[in-house]
Amino acid sequence: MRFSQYPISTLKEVPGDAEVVSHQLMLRAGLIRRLAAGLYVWLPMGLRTLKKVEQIVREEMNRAGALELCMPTIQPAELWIESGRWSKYGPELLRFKDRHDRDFVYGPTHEEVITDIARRELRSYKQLPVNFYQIQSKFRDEIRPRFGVMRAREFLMKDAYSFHADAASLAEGYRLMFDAYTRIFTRMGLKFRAVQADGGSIGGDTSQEFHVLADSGEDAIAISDADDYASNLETAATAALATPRAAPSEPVEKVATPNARTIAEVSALLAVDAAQCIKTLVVDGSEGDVVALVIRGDHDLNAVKSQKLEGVASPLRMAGAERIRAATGAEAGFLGPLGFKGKLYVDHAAAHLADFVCGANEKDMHYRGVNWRRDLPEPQSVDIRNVQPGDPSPTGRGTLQIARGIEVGHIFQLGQLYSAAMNASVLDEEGKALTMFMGCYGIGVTRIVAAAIEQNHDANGIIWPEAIAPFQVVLVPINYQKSAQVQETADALYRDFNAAGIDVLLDDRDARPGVKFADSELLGIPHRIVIGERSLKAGNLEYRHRRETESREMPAADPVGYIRHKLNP
RNA sequence: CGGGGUGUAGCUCAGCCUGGUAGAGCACUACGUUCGGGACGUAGGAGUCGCAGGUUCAAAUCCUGUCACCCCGACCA
Repeated sequence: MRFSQYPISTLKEVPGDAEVVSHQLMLRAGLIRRLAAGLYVWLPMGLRTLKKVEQIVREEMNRAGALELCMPTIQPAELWIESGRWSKYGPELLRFKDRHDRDFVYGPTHEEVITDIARRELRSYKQLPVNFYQIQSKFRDEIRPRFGVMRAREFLMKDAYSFHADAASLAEGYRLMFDAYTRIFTRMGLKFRAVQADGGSIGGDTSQEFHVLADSGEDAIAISDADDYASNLETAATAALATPRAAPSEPVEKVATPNARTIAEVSALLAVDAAQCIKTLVVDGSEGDVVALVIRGDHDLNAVKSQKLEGVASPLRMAGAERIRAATGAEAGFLGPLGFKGKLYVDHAAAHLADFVCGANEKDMHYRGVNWRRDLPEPQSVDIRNVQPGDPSPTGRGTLQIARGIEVGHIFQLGQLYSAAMNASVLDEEGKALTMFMGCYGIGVTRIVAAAIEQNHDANGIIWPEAIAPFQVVLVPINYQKSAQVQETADALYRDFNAAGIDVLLDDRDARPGVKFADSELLGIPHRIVIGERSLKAGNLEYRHRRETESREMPAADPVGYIRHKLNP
């Protein structure tokens, strides 16, 4: 492409609504423009990268034996009613009626449609296993879309669905997808990690997320420093402590703690460590009652784990002040397990404490020197807290560190969740109906573009990984309009690169060199060749990789060969 | 949905408190000078001041309503 024919200009200033660096750079470089909250136009420069990402995904899915198809973005409500998700899926599901007053949804995912196709087209176990995928727009009416295309409402997703005759085949299909995903993100040049995950609203048992590692990531990931254990913080398990609990050494004592409500205030007032205090969180129960969740003062409650507990409302909700008062007679800040009448869950670490401090269920009062078994029934402890850096790995090897990541892929073994609900079966060897096993596998194609920028940028702009750069090479002629020699050389190079099948951008604009340099860096094109009379006189061109800070001379003899060698070292 | 904030030129923002001819920088157009790291000068085009109502002789400015957007939280792949 000739830059002079590309009408979209770059921005020096950062648009005010862009918070994260990928969003800022995508706007400044002219990759995207916002149409409405969570809705983005992909401009030609951005679309080039998006298409490259899409193509890598497509190639690796095909290599893994998956079959591409295309389903409508609009889906009839009947399928969602049949699967049960019409009522389960919240307002995130965009619903609307057509002119005949029939209900439809804009698909946030396609399990229902693909299951419908599968039950109609697949009749025999001999047709299994099979994996269908598509790369297509999804719509999820996010409460708060943000960070540009990172969390948009309409976005491009690769979604694949596999069908199997048994659980073993599903596990094998899942493994194939795991390998394909690993190849996809490796080819894209991204630093990533596969982590254990929660099934969320899609459901299913076994599930892993692929995260691009970036400090700005929305998700926290617990990673073991000794083996390959990695998990989303939502599901990262804490190990029960092996050492025996210390014996009680203090008597229970009720102490006045006026206005000390937080752990920080209480521990400061009583001069005890936060880790020696207990935090009692009262949440809504599933029966209209309340449940107390007890964790150590220096720990954080994990909502995903907690809401799976028997008797706890899901999604997790903190109980209101009135219900707390009705259940405990006190207010938040002074709650404790001692004297609490309702259902009680105690985290492993809290259950391991001796002589601890807790609220007295009475305003401005706490207990100290409290001990399980002696003052309270021995609790059956559960895992309801977030992992913290330094915690032992649940595998028993190494300790956990917390990293941040951007979720770009998620694979699930669904089992028979949808196929049973929608009666998707084939005939087995004995001619009996066999409910198929399903897996589903998603990749956020648009999100990958933003994630790649989050991970690869500097003060001057984007630094595209080779495989997904909009152009591989940018030619920057100095005085293109004035110097015949420069123009001839640049035009010849442009022809040669195009003929060689290398994506090349010729910056033939009548602009000052500084403008062209700045734009080439903002756009993040990996390889830059500067053509100027100064070095041409010596028979040279100038080469600089986007990651380098200094240019170097390159011989003018075979520039295509020179670059090709860099592309495929 | 709770809390906070912002809507003035394509972009970034000033002006609002204290009502009286709508501004700057960037971008854009023309001409000239410049030309290896986001040039300079001169001239110019571009805004129903988010929208509606009210107060007033007079509203970007004060009041009411409304819409949109952003941030934090909860929620979510």
